[in-house]
Amino acid sequence: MAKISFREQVLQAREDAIVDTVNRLLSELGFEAMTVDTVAAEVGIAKASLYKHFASKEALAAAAMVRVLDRTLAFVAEREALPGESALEQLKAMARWTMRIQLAGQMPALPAQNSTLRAALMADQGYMTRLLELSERLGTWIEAAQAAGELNPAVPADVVLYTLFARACDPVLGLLKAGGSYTDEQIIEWLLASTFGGLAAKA
Amino acid sequence: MAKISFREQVLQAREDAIVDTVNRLLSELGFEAMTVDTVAAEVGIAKASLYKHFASKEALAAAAMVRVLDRTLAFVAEREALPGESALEQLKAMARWTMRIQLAGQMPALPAQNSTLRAALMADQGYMTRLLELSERLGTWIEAAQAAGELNPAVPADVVLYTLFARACDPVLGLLKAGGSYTDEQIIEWLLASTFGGLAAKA
DNA sequence: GTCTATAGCCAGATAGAC
DNA sequence: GTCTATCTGGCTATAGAC
Repeated sequence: MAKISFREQVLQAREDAIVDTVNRLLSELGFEAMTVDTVAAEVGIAKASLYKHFASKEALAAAAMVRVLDRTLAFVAEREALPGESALEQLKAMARWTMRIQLAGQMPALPAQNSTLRAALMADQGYMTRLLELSERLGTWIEAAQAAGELNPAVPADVVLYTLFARACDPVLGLLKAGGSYTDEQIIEWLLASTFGGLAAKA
Repeated sequence: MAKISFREQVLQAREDAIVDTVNRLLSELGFEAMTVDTVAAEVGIAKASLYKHFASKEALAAAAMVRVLDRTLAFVAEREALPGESALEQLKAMARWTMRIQLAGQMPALPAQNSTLRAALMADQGYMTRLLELSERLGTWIEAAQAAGELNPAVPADVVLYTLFARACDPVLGLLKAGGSYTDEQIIEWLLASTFGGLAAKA
């Protein structure tokens, strides 16, 4: 019993290492430019061994996404437990957190349009349930913020939701970071200001 | 003389047809998923003939980008000639225009991260000069708007510039359009409202 | 310049020994 | 489950006839 459990633990650790590497490579290169050979090489195992753990390249990406979603859901649950936070503050905290993940090189960069990957993700139950779960949690915050008059009434709830998801993988972050003139925190605050405050002056 | 000119005209027309097709396919599929075979098939010529006009797949994408930039520069010049427009209105008109292009399926969707394509574009003089030209034109508007107090003082000029470029290929547009519940103009107005007015209420 | 046919390459996935 | 070696398919790009 203990022996089997130990073996499983080792396997789990190896899979964690694989997903770590996939996460980093997806962030650096994106899905297309990331090759399975590179993943195997960086993990330090043979490609065939990789395929014993994950059935396909798409499955690797899905595993990385699932882990990011799990971490995000954990963050949301943590914030929900906080007392006295306005819904708008929760949404801002969420946006700040995802931007930090991205600037840290831990946000998988998936292509907006890729039929095979999109199909695989849609068919992945683990990914889909987490994505829906997160959407519902955020939807609750958005509705609360709307009810409190904290959100721009000219912007519907689903536009707010999609915008938050889009900011999590906004290429503007990478551009500003590549410029090299600013710190990560500066970049995050500016994008927060533009996302929630808008580009235009308050009138 | 007349004969040669006519030939050149025919060639030009064919290249225009090629770039049209490339533009549409880039918009629908993105750079990676678009194959040169598909381009040739849709244009109705052999792949080898395509390579007589354009040296590589990257050159095809560059040509599509150059044409979009030319159209954008023409639009900017048109607006600059208008009297009595505030700089902020110019920037909004610009954003509205690029969003319309994208929703019309005429905005090439290039990957944010792709070494070979990025290198090819950077090396393409026609592309780079137009990109810089456009950046300068927009920079002038941005500075004027800042001087007039029309822009959010918490957002630096280059963040504004990058944000405008990013909105031109914002995946949120495609998501909302795919939802099917809204008209193109609704989508554009909401994204304009969120981009310039922000997600948060005006306080 | 246009075509058919093919070279050359790369990456995802698998076979089979250990 | 791990490895080495290989298969397979698809894609960019070109050769060579007309």
